[in-house]
Amino acid sequence: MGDRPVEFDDQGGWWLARGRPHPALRPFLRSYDGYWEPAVVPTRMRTLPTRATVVLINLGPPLYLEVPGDVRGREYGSFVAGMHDGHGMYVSPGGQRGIQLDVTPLGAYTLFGVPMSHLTNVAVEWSGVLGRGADALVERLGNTPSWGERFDVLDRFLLRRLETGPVPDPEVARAWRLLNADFTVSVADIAADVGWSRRHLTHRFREQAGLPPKVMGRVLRFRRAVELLTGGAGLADAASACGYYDQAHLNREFRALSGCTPTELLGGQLELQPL
DNA sequence: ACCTAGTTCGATATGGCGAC
DNA sequence: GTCGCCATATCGAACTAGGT
Repeated sequence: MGDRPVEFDDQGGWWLARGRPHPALRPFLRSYDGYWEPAVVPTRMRTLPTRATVVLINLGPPLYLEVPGDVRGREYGSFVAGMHDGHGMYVSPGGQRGIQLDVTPLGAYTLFGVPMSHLTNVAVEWSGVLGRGADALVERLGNTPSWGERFDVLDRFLLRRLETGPVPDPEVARAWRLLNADFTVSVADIAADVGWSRRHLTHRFREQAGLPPKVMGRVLRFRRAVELLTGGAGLADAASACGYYDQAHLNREFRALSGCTPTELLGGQLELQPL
């Protein structure tokens, strides 16, 4: 107990404590990302669509969040942010401390036991998704002295959810794999592959993954483009590598999904990267 | 002349809805 | 679980603007 390896990393103003989840959880959750901010520095960051459902178990002060489905925003403690196809804003008073989980959409469907379409473009208080046990868990995590032990507590909690949660349809799971392998594949081709009608596939995929397949493909492609551009690629190169027709097309997608042009996005520290 | 950044526009693929 | 209807989103194509 508590002797699991935890890797500490200075992120410049933030500290990160990273641990590996139980092997049974790893297909859905690559790491536990504990974080704390030694100084109280107010932060305001743009949030972008991601490949994952983000869970923030907040052990510090509440923070303010605007999401695509609620642009006025409100204050949150610990929350689950579902799949998004738009941008939002994260505003923190500083002094943050907590654990972030980036869960694959189908993993979130199983672990949280709710239709992912209910979380699309919104954030929901952690207890609103998991019930009263969730508050007790946050309190317990807050009282646990070490990061390794906190991750142990999370392992036990999530493994129980994994045993009892709904399992995604194999057709939906296959559609998710196909989209990740080639995010430009047409919905008609995915439907033919899994043996469902286009409408039925879209309906079930949206219910279990949170976004319709085409929109999910757009988000996956956008994230890939962000990766390439962050790595120093030019706009034209990133566009062609990601299957955008041209740089103009990439530019339009950036405006639609992030609310700003690629150069604005990369020029400023606008993005809230998954930790 | 060439490159990068960004806009506009029309054909058609896609998604929401509801009947079956 | 499928299909028809149809508004809308998507994306291919052709642009403009500005910098070197």
